[in-house]
Amino acid sequence: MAVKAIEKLSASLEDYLEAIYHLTAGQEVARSKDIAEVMKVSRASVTGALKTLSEKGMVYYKPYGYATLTEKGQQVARRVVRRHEILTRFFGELLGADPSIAQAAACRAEHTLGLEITARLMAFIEFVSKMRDDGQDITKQFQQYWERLRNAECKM
Amino acid sequence: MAVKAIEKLSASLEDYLEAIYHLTAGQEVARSKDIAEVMKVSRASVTGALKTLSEKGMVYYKPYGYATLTEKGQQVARRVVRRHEILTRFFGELLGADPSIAQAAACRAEHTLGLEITARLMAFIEFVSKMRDDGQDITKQFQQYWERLRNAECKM
DNA sequence: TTGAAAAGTTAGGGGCGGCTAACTATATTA
DNA sequence: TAATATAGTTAGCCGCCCCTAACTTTTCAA
Repeated sequence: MAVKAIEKLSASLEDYLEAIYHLTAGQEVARSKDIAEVMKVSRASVTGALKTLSEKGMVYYKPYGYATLTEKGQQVARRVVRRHEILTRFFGELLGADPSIAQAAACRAEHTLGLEITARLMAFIEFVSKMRDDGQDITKQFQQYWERLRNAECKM
Repeated sequence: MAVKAIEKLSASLEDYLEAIYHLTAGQEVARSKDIAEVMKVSRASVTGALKTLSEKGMVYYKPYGYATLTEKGQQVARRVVRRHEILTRFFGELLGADPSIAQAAACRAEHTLGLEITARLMAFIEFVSKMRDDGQDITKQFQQYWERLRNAECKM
């Protein structure tokens, strides 16, 4: 086929892209050391991942150099970051989970959501936010519902 | 510690438990062949997984015999199945995704959700359902919102 | 400018989870 | 009941992704 479907990356490689994306935001550059630190893996693992990502045309990278995303890499990274943000917002703002819990869950779930679900989730968040503007604060109502649930459980 | 935290299984092993759970529902028994078929893996892989699950005390299993869940295995399986169902309902009923898409997404996401998020998601579904009983059909409203969104996009 | 510290790489190994091919046990049926 | 088909196992392999230890390159400061 002429048009290649968007490169399929493993969850791990997506995480690397995400890390590089964040590190290179604001004119900085992604150094191996920092990627390792952010991702809590060894420097050796980073080297391996950069090699793979470079082969896949996702990052510009030469041994002993720093890493930057290619155009393709940026596209993929942006998608991953977007999914991550959507999930974090959903878990946090909407379901009312602790930021740290929401963040962690988003991290783990972000690689499993397809285009369709991501789009719908995004829309749902927007929808809820629109309803709040119209005086229907679902989030708040759910929060109250949740508290009542919790209290009911505690009394049992 | 005296109380062991609930056994941590890999996503793959959780899938096996889930498959066995469903196969053994309704008095049937889980045969290696069927597990392989349902999960779309080779029979050899099933043998390996059963061995591991048996070591972890999740299934009763002897070579050339069939597999059944232990008490512990059932507990874990039920938890997995519940998460799966919650996600399927959320993606399907609430977000309005196609059943097959909802199902597939749930399959992939189900291993990444912690207790906290699962509980909240469950509650949220109940909450929305309660609101419908009270005449506030969020699902429907969101469906309309989604349709408008889609139409708007098509016109661009 | 040179030598120590920091950063990066390579080599080698391990766990997990899939696979195929070949073998063994069980079931079926002629 | 014997032969064959079916089910299950074993052995060995591969890919992915992590690790540590030892080595090389780069950087920085005395």
